[in-house]
Amino acid sequence: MAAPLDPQMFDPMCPSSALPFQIGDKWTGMIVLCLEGGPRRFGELKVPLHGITSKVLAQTLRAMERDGLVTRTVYEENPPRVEYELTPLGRSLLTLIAAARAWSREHLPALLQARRAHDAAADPSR
Amino acid sequence: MAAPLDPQMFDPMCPSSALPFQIGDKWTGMIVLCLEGGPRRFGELKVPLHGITSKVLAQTLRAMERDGLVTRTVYEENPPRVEYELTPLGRSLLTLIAAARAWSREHLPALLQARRAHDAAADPSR
DNA sequence: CAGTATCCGTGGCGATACTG
DNA sequence: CAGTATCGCCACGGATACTG
Repeated sequence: MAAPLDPQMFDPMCPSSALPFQIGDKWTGMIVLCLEGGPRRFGELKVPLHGITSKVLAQTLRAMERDGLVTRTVYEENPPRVEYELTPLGRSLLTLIAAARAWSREHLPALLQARRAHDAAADPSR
Repeated sequence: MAAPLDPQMFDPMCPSSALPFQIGDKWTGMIVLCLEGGPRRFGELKVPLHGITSKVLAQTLRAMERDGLVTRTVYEENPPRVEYELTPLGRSLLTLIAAARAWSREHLPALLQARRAHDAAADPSR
């Protein structure tokens, strides 16, 4: 589980923002996926979550900790090291996320096509 | 499918707002459930969606129509009658919603308890 | 009955700067 | 490295009033 996270694990071209559902806050679902393979450090999480700011990542992790989805472990070293790990409860979300991804694979293209068709009918100029 | 919708089908005491996931916008998931049993009229939908305003309901239904989740049928009568019905695509969300509800039944109590415990540890006074 | 029009409060999220 | 502190935008959605 020491393999580094793939910086491209969340393809910027993936229209996931069009999904008709969301896990927790904007980043929660992606964080859960990042932690699937084992504990990860704060800075390690920032890599695939391209563009997330420290503030928002910390904020999201605090909320997840509060809800018992992750544990936060501080190692008294220098420089400091902090690791986040999924709890069994957080891990239980993985099945739900898998279901959501399965739905997307199967139905999201149809949704996007319906949207384009609708928009084209409303404004044929573009 | 002519049976009226149960005004209490969404229990105000149900902590569904604490769910770590959401289907579409705030009301989308509930609307899908309301339409599960067949077509419903605009005013009919407002009953179980206690407190939703006409504006927001119309807005949400427009977005769902755009994404191909529901169809909108106007009957040229007086007074006007408009019916909304799930498309096969919209109906495909039902399995996902069922999965979300199953997760909630099984894990939401643990999440809420973790939250209470965390809050109590942070501020023992309350 | 089935909406539309207008106004507006709140919160989620990002940008930037700073720190033990 | 792993955050916190501030500032601010703006989209979501609620309140109210009006209409074919």
